[in-house]
Amino acid sequence: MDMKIKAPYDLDVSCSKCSLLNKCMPAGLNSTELTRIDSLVSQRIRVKRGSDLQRFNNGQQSLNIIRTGYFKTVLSTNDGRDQVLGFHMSGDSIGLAGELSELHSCRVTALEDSTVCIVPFAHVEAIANSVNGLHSHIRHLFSLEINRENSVMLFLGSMNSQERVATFLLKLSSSHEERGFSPIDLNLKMSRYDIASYLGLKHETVSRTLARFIKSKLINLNLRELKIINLVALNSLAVDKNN
Amino acid sequence: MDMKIKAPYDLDVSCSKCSLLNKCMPAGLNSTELTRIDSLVSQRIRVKRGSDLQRFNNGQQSLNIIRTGYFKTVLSTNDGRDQVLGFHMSGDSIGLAGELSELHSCRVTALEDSTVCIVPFAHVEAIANSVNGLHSHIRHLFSLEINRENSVMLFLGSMNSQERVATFLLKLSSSHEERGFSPIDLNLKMSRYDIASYLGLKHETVSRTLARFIKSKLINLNLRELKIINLVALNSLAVDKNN
DNA sequence: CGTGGTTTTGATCATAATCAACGTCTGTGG
DNA sequence: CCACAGACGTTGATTATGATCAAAACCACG
Repeated sequence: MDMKIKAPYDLDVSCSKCSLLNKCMPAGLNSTELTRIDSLVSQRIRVKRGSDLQRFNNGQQSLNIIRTGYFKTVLSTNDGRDQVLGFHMSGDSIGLAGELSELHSCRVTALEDSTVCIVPFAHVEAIANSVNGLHSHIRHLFSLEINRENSVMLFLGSMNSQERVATFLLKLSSSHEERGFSPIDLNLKMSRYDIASYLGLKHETVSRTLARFIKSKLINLNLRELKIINLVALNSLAVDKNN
Repeated sequence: MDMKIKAPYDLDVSCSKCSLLNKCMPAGLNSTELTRIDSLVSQRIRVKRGSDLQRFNNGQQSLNIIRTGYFKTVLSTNDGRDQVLGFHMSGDSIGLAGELSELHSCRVTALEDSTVCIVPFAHVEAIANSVNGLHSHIRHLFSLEINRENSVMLFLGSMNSQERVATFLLKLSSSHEERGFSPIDLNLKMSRYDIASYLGLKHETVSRTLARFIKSKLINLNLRELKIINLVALNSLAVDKNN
């Protein structure tokens, strides 16, 4: 493998020095707690674009946190139907429903070359009593995921195509902004098919809706380079700004 | 209040003697662990039909487990739109996304007179080290919820009305069966409007789809009394039997 | 009783799906 | 480095599905 040659990111980073620390771990840790935190990650792995994150590392349940890159989670049915459940980027936890996922075959696929930190829950429990708020932070991560899915159900259940696409773009914009990227210039990592599946639409409909947005001068779009021109108008198309 | 007069169910039950024990708590507890378990529930409360479960008991985060009764969870948007996220019955945990729900205003409404056990997470953490598998059980509860929502996204995102209603009935049937009720004779606790919102349809469409099922001799229906006549055929309409 | 919410059914309409064709990228292998 | 195959993306024409509008019957509860 080309692990040493091409390595675009250093995998030998400790949590206490990681820029994502405040997103992964509880806030306000003291120095003693910080050193304990460094024992949480059992390994950091690379996932190439197009390949799936392999969970169930030697049978132990673990939290997977994206260090760099971009993923989609996909639920596949017996009869070959796929449903994209979400898109995830740096700092996001993925596979929280992993325990049962062998039945449901929920895949986690990298949309670009990525790196992931593996935190076995056994490690969490080992230090939880000496790190203030660690347990409640883990619960918070689960909570975030459930809330995220709730808002997906909202647009799947009750929005028209225009509202869905507008909502999607706005969410993308704010998650980019949260990570210090431009909320205006978005580089879409996912295909129109992925977006369509996520939004419960067909890819032609996504394409047409984006075309309408271009015509109305809400966005500019060149393949996967998207620029939001009129954020206010886009916001007024999306139904609920808090979800 | 009529707490003492009408009380249909005894609220003074300890977990160790509760019939839902195996659903709420990890399996295979020894007698020492069982006695510890009894300290978990801080209170058991009644919720009248039509009223909402009040969470955030004096600010502490807690797990809410349905002892008896029936609930729906509903996400309300700023602009007055409602989305039913799920239906829940005895043994189910609700409000796992509670931490953030003040923002998202996710209501938990009783569809019949119900009772709920409140388990503060602080109590869980206090005894977790002396009860084998308690932490991983709590994670399992969150996992179950995420998996449940995943399968909702599946039908919201990729099924037609017939598949949605068939899937809904089958899920209802199996959750009744799990609890020792007839999987054939179902007493619907929710309105057509609730079902429609849950399935991402309009209530007229639900009504019509059920009418089609009656005509095809898949079910019998009288208001909210539903009898499944042809489970096999219903199964073949539902897309994915495992989700 | 009677009022308001629920459920059903009918007629019509609108939206997004489907079918189809074509253009365009991208990554691979020669 | 180019050619090519296959995936991706766009646009048009038509259709189908479920939404919408409307009305009536029914039940439930005060």
